Amino acid sequence: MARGTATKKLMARTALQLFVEKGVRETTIRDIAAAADVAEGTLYRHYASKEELAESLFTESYETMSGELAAVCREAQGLRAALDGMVALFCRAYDADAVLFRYLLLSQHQFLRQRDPALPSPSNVIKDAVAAAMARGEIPKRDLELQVAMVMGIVLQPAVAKVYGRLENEMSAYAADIAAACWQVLSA
Amino acid sequence: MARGTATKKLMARTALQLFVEKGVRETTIRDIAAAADVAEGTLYRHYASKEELAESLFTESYETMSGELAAVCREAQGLRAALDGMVALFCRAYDADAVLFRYLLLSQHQFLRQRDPALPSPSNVIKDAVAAAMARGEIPKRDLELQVAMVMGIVLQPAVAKVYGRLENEMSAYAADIAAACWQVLSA
Amino acid sequence: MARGTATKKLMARTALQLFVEKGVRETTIRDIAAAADVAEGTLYRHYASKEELAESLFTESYETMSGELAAVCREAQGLRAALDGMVALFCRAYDADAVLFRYLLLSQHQFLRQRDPALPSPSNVIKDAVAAAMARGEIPKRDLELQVAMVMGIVLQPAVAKVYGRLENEMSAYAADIAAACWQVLSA
Amino acid sequence: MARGTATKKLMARTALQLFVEKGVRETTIRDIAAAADVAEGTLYRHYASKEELAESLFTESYETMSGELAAVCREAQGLRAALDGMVALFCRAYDADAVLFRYLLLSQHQFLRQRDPALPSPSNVIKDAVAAAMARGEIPKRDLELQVAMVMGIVLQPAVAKVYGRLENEMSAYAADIAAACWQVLSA
DNA sequence: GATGAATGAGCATTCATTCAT
DNA sequence: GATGAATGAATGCTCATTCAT
Repeated sequence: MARGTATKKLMARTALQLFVEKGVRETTIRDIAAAADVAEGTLYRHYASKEELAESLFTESYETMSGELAAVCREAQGLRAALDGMVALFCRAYDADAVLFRYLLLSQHQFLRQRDPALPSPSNVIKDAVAAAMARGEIPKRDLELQVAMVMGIVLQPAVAKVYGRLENEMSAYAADIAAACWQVLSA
Repeated sequence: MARGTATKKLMARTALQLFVEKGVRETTIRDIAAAADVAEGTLYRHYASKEELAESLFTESYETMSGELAAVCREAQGLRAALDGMVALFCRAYDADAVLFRYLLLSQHQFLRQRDPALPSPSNVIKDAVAAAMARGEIPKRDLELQVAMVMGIVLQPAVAKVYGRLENEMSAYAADIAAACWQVLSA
Repeated sequence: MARGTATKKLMARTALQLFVEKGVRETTIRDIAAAADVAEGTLYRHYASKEELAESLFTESYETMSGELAAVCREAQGLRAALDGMVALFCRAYDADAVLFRYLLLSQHQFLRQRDPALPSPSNVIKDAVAAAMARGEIPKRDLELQVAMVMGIVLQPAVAKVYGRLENEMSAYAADIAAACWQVLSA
Repeated sequence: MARGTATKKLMARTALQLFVEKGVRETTIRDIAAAADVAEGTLYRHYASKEELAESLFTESYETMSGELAAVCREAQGLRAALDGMVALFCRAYDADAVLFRYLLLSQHQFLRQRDPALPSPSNVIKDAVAAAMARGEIPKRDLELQVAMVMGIVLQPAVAKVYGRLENEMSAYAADIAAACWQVLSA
């Protein structure tokens, strides 16, 4: 039990590292097994396939993040506060597990392509928050999807820059500026 | 020979379509050859490998775009005008060849990972333009890399939203709003 | 595991047969797998490539033979006895495994080409024995390399004739005559 | 005409070089065409296939050599003189075109395997000469095939040693010693 | 649960050969 | 005769997956 869980976690973590380093398709079961020092067949005790492992790695974190962002929104008073909270949460999450974030950022299109757009997602959380703020007059009414996309870009692209080594500080150091930029774009 | 050039273009275009539809790794040489109605071996007369084809498809467009953005910058008077011009160019390019843009957007991390960051890139063009504007006092001095990342996000993420079908109009319809948002973030 | 070893031996032996029958390049992995009744991929669990299999088949026997010839030399009193022993050993080895010898004889140049001449080889064993005999006055001093080459020829070419079916008896039946011829050439 | 012949000779010679350097199977039509600076298709104006080229290269020289050896035998008075003449011819031929000889020596088994043993060959020439000498009592009667094989070995193996760089002088420098060794073995 | 040898469909790539120019 | 782009069957090799131990 405890052992099985430990093995599963070990394999998941090892796979994550390799997926980030070389890409999902470029990482073989053999690579993962060798790096985790388990047998090749062991992976199939815990996951139906490599693809399932890769997807669960993505989806679990993606949905956790969505849920936490939603919680922040629910508790915040107004869009400005919600943005502050969400950006701070996002940046803290990045700093806490950069490897996982690299994976989420760099492989997102691989998994999002086939994901139902109505399912929970950071994008939908922000869309709801922005739509509500427009509805109650906190910000001007504009093309909702465009505004959401730009705000997403303001948050995600610095994270990408961080992945590529173009930003030197922790993400949290940029949280205030990022949130401010989001607010400017939405409130102008 | 004329046939050679035509065949090469046909294969490149066909491959691009398939790469966008299914991903590079998921697209086989047989797929490309069958779709282009040429023999499998023909691809190797024009490209050393599937990987080289995929990379040349990315790199050529990426560098063309970088060059065109740089030209717009050179001719524009001030950062505000440069932003207007670059965003307009970007949006027009998207509308002119959506398939190519899907490819550039969705596969960028696969190729950027191994690309020398000093080489020409849209990111570097914008960085130079923003740095110059800071230097001449057109915009306030802030963390250069962060500002560049946020501006990149404001432009790229709507394009991603367009790829996923969340934006309904042509990209060019959003150009003015996107450029305005960039300016707000940089000038605030 | 026992199965692994057995499978490896089976594949090696099967490959040897086919290499002798059709040549290394003309024998495909599929040929070997089919003849050994294993899957194609199985070969790669035991050998890195077809080329490595072909080379290990050659090199292992070549070095074993070199070692055994050296042992015979060490124990023999004088060159004449050493020649008798070595030729007898060589002929017995041929008779014991004609297929293996065909392989060694017919494919030698393919592998010797890239082999360090200083490494153990039948040629070097004979060279040392002949040089020692010259040094102690057992045989007249002549061009060492030429004498060695002629002796090698006297031994090898009958084996080649046997491969081509021009000699009818077992190689061992010719051992005494072959050794005598070697001695004549060296001692004259 | 003259041009066609020149092209054919150029391709044949270029192919020979490459066959010796890398082996027949390892040399592609493309290699040959590139090295000879002609188009790939041109080879097929002169030879039905790469295999035919390789075989004609071997067979023509092999039969020429057989004919010349036979002529030497015919004109020589007795086996001893015949041996002297044949070895001298062989060594001169080696020195005159080492590349061709490398090819003959190293690829012989590839072509001899499927060659009718009754066809003209150096081996048959020597066999006839030795048999005649035994018949007229010039040398003792022994196992004909064995004697022929040993003599062939005495001649061929020094050539092989020369190919591998173990003999430093021209082959002709060894001719007398080689012929003497042959005579010793046959006459003892 | 864990192992790892065996599987075999599938893939990228090669290359002798053809043929329209 | 010469060209070289195009062909496509054939090959070596990979790797996710299975299963007997």
